[in-house]
Amino acid sequence: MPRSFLVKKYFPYKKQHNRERYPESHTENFPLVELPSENSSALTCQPATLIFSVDILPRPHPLISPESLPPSPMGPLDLSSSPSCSSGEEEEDGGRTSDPPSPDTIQPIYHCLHCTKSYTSLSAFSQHQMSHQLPPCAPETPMTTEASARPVFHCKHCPKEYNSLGALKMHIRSHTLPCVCTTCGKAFSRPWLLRGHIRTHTGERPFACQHCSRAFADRSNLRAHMQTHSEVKKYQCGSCSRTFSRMSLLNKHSASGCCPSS
DNA sequence: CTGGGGACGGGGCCC
DNA sequence: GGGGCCCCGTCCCCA
Repeated sequence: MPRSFLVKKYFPYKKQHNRERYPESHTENFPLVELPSENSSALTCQPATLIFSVDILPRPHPLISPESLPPSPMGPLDLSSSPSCSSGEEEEDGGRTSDPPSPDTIQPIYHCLHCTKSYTSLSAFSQHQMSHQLPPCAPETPMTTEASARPVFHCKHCPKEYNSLGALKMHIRSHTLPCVCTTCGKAFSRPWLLRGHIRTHTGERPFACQHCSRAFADRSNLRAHMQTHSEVKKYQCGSCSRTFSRMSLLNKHSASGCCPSS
């Protein structure tokens, strides 16, 4: 089951070929947008019960009592402060990263799921929740109700949701692109992506084919190449049993009408 | 049109 | 929890 392409639906800009994005600031080519203008935080808590103007918060399950969710558990997540992959001189990244709101703009608003009341004070909200007789339930000790009681972390830049903060933070890097190539300025979400990219500048090809003299800068490309040495390719047409080295080739094959029945 | 290469992205897993 | 790596995948280009 593909694991990544689903995401692409949320990133139409990715259709843009990278070479077309190289020339200048990747950031201008990275439409992080459709963000509510009044809130530049990277994340929002889509709240059935709570609304926080902070970067990261778990979206609470309706059954999770808000007192388990501090208004600002870690403060705004400053992703720009995550280990910078750029080697210097990119200190001021021109707002490439999602600028977290200044702390003084953070004001939690507690909305009760069970009625229309809202509170700016956690204690007042907690007090109010008691009136609804909600049992306490911390995110790490989710209630065992049918609906998953796991906290959901919601990315503000896109519709993606994660059940762990780490996964979300990793995902957010794909929006903030903290790893910058000092040669061409292209930005990447992860250091190893940057390293792979740097090989395109250096010409380093550490992944050699055992069957021929070819070498590749990218392991995935080597793997795809290895398919060309195989008599029977990895991807097989369900109708004509023809095999292909790449899924994309099989898809083309299917789209070309080889398999009218399918 | 097809096959292959280049570049890159994302989630999951492991340390 | 964070970083590195792996695997799987896409997109584009070109021969």
